[in-house]
Amino acid sequence: MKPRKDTLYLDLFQIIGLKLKKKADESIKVLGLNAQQGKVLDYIHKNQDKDIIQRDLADRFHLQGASITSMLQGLEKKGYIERKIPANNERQKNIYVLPKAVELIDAFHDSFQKVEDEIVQTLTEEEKQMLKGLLIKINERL
Amino acid sequence: MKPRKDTLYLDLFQIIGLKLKKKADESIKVLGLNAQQGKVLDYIHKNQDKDIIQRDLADRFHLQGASITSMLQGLEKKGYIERKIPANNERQKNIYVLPKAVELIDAFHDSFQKVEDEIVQTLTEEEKQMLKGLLIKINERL
DNA sequence: TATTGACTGTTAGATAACTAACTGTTATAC
DNA sequence: GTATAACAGTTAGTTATCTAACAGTCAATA
Repeated sequence: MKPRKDTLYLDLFQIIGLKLKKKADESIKVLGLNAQQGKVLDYIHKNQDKDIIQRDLADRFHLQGASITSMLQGLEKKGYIERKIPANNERQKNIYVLPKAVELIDAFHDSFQKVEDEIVQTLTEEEKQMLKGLLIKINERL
Repeated sequence: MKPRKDTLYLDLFQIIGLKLKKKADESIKVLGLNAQQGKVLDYIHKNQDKDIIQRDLADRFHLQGASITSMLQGLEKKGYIERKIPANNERQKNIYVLPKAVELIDAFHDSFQKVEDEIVQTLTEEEKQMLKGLLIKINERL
């Protein structure tokens, strides 16, 4: 067998990503949604004044348009959001959170914040800054 | 709206993880498999002499037993692996790669290595060492 | 040694993502 | 001004994961 380099960074990112997804899902499961749905509702709420359309969500969350359609149909059916076709462009749909979702936003934040804290719990302030810089740099180039 | 901390590390890990998954899948798509299947075949091949069972794969890849069952059924049907019940324990199944898979192992490595290199392409040697240490530390505590 | 609990793997059914093909709308170019 | 291209979203069908319930085997123990 020919000698091989390992793929340490790739493996670590995959495994950490998977663990974080599971933790995040677990921590907001009591609210009847998954982490992705929580993130999306939070994002829409935060940008309520910016006439968010589905395309924006697909870009922000790196998902395909079809995936966003499906997720939003679910959230709409459950009464968390509404979608309205704006007067100036009939191709688009603006997304708005409904009160039922707004009630949950604080709880989402608490849950996500707990996972966020877990990630860096053992790092010093200096290490955190270093990590932040490295992750941003890596993300920009991928 | 009450002031909120962001979840920078969580978001970055999620997005980087997703981007890496897409790149890895894309780069071995020509071989007719996805990145996860390639990783699994490589792992079995590397541990051919260690009587790997499905449980080991579930642990190594942080997947549920049912997911491993399903993946291996697919790989077996396509002729990449075989599964044999060992004489000493009828609960288990040992997994072996077949020649059709062995042929591809080098190509998997080239593909994964390309993604691996992309991750750290812009980092100095010192930054790489720092990143490695931080990721290992984070992974251990999650 | 017979029972019980733990372990290994499978099945069934759900979900969230994907791609490809499509409808309808808006913008661009000739 | 019309034809074409680009855009926004949807549908249909596929795939990989999950959980829960299950079957069979092995280990511990009373």
